[in-house]
Amino acid sequence: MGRRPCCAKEGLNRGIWTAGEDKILVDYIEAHGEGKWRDLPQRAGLKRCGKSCRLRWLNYLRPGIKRGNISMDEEELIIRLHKLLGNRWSLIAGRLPGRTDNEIKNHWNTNLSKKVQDQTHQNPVKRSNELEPRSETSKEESPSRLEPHPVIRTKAIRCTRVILPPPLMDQVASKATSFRNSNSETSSYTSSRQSDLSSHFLADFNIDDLLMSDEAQNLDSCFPLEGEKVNCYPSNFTLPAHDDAGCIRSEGLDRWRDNDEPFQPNGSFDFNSLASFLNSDDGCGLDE
DNA sequence: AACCCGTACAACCGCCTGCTT
DNA sequence: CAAGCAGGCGGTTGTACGGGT
Repeated sequence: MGRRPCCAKEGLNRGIWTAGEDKILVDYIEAHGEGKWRDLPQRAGLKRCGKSCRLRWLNYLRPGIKRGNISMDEEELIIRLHKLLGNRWSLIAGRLPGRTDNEIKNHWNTNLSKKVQDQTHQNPVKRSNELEPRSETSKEESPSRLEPHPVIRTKAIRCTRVILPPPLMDQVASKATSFRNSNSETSSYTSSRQSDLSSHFLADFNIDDLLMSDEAQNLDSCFPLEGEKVNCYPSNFTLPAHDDAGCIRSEGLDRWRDNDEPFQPNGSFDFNSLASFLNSDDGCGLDE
């Protein structure tokens, strides 16, 4: 018995998604929620494979997605997580708020694998805080280092296929913005502070020690995946309401959001809190 | 201006896993 | 318990773009 194809391939659109398709997908998921990907295209009126819809949503349209400009801190984290986890892109992505496995995988394949190879050849035993500063002429210089406020460059800027008239484009943009805001009220807060916080985080906390030591087993508890049960928090660290499996309930998230509380999952993680926590005595024994 | 080539990244494909029936 | 299904994952491909010649 052969595998049932995920969808009939005939008559389906392929390739780059148009803004109109994005809008249809966002509207549908906003109204009906995620899931039932196989049936979604038909119900939503999209001429796309269900898998394609899922990928588009998860990697690009989902609220809280950060696009482009992977910072040096994030790169270092990816490199170390890759050293630890291998090509487990989804696991690595789970530890980088707002990043997707596809983006990390692409970035690794195009940039980091070469960089790591170079570093290995140049200095096989170099530690993280001794990493070569990038050459000033390097084309891989992170824009976030050059500009006080990182400019997100996305593929969309290069998109030449947008066929929507301006009013509809505005509609799509505002829809996406409101959708993101409704799911992550703190996005404006984080966009300006994220790079600072992550820098402090990596400065305060030698992640190399974590990843290269036996304590790596603590990774899951100290770098919780979204929706994953967490068993170590700072003492001043309060979780929103969560269910028995440790998953945060939506009403709890709402309350958190409204109260502007420090923990902001999915793209708005408070690195300072975590850093100070990890330096504290409660910190999973990481600074031993 | 035209062509070539390398890079970046969006999207596709097939397999695997876990859940449901 | 087995079969079917949905969703997830990682590898790979396709394509747009920019720079060099």
